[in-house]
Amino acid sequence: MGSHIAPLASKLKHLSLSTSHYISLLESYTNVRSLPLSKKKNVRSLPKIKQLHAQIITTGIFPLSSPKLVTLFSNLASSYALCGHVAYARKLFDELRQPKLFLYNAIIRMHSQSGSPFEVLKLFVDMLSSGYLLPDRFTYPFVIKACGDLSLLKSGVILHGKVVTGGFSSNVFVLNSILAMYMSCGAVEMVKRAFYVSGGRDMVSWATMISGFVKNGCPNDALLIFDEMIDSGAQLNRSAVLSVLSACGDLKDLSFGIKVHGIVVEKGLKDDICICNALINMYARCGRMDEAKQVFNKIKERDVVTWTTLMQGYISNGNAKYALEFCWLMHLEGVVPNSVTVATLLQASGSLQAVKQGRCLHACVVRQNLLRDAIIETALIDMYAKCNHIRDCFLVFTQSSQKRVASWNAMISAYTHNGLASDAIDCFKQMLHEAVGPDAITISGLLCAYADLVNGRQSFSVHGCLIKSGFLSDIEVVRGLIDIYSKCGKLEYSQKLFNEVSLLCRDITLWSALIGGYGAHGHGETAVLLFKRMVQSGAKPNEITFTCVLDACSHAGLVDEGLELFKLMVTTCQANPSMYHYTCMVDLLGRAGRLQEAYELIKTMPFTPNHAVWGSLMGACAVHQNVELGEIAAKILVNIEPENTSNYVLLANIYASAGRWEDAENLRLMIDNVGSGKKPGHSFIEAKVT
DNA sequence: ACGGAGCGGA
Repeated sequence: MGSHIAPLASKLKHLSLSTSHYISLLESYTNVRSLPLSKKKNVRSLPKIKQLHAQIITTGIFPLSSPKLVTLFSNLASSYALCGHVAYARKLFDELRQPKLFLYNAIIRMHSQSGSPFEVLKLFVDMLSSGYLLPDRFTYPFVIKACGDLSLLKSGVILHGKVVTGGFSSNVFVLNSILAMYMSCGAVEMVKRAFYVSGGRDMVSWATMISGFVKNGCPNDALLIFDEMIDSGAQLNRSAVLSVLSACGDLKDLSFGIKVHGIVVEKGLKDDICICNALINMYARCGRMDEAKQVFNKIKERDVVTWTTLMQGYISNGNAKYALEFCWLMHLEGVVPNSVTVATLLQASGSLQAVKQGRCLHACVVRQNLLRDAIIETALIDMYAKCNHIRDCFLVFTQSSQKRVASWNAMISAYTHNGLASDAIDCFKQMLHEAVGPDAITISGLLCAYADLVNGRQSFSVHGCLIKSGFLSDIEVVRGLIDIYSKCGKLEYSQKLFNEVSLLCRDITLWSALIGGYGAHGHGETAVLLFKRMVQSGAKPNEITFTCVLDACSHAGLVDEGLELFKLMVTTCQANPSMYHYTCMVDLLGRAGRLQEAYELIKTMPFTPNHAVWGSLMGACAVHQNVELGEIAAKILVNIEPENTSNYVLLANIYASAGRWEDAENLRLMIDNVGSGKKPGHSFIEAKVT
């Protein structure tokens, strides 16, 4: 027996009580109720059980001769199991020849709670093959959960069948474990069937469904079933609310979020700090920092999560400066930052390129000895990378005691971010050399580096490695590879990879990578065709997709297609065209010589056009010799960027090509006044000669 | 005698 028992046992021996006394004492314990166990496995009960165990040993009444003693040891084992004392429970259990069902269940539950799903399944198989026991409604939930933990969908389905034939499917505990198992295996369709077939559901069933949908990337289903839950009059459940709010954030569905907020207030859950934090997060992800701040202000006792969530919200909404200011307010309120907070602040420093601030935080990290924390280390590397201090990235990386996958990943993307693609690749090779196994994030980081290199031959060898390693099952990795092939112009390979991805997984970014590839290599028609097919398939194009396809139209001179798509973007898709989209359109119209249309489009822009938009128009004016619009564009451009001499040159070209030599000559003088003027003079002369 | 599910911030 263990070290706890030995001294205790020797003490007891000195008490010199008779064996018969012990036996009578122990017999009273063959009724499990009289065992000193506590249901809430608190520490108090464990010493008592150990003490009793020691007493039993000192009596020397081995081996297990009488049925009463068998019961006694079974009770003892289940008490250990209930306290979560795996070693003793298992030892006693293994010594018993034919454990009763209740002991099996207790041991299975213990392994389930201690996170050993494999052990659970092994015991279940033992139990079945022993032939004298049949699992009951208490056995199934743990075994089914184990299948979920191990993603053993096939076994899960078999167990589901056994549950049905055994007549346990009406038990809500068993049902809920089946729902959770299917969710863990990602079998969304099967879980829907199981849920709608079942009769007796409870709050847990609803919550399991909602959170499962969110985890499986089906936030839409989560919202639908939340509505259903409300309609069915089921009692509102805290975790259902938390999950549905995260679904609203995923979808940026503000109106649903507001509805849930209303329900929260109505049901009196608005003082729950967790729900408030989730509300702040939801509003922040929907881009509504004002509303997020309102929820924040109403909270009486804000915790560290509240503050961190708010900071995170400001960062993701492009206001990283606020995040840093809130740090001081948090400090004043006496809330102590944790490592997540510090990582968030580092992120803010990085996006502001505030390397001084970042160094201060780095110093705090060192003082508080937080460097061992994985998220802190990667956040530091990330921060220095964004500030273009690659040397500091490397220092943090080398000084960290344990080089984890995440650290390597951060280092690889740090190199790529700083335009050092081949260093990123060397870093990856070093990682393999040090026997650190890459994960999907490593690979997609690596693929970004290869995409920068634009090297066709290397792409093939990378592709080969990925096939061998099995990483191609990860959608991110496939996306990276499609991106590489698209950039290299090996479009048939992009297409082939794309075709192999199942319809369900073809998300918008995947389409964008493919469409962008065709567009960039002069296959405008194909890009537009693919875009249409994408819309038909039900994928919702975003700003990036439109950028790709408009770019493609612009390169291939597909004016009408471009206009049509632009209209689609504003009307059907309700996307807000960005500066770049307008630049594309002006470029497109301009190239085709439809200068007046381009000018009209600029006038309708909802924000002030920048140099790129006007520059695009002016370039087109030069090509098509339109002096009138060229002058308009030039005037504005000169205001926006007076020091850029190429604008004057371009205008001079326009004048010269229209035969207005005097104006051209005047401009030449102006260019000389502006400054450097080496190139401008040259092209001016060129324009005049021809 | 014994039991299920879910839970905010990186």
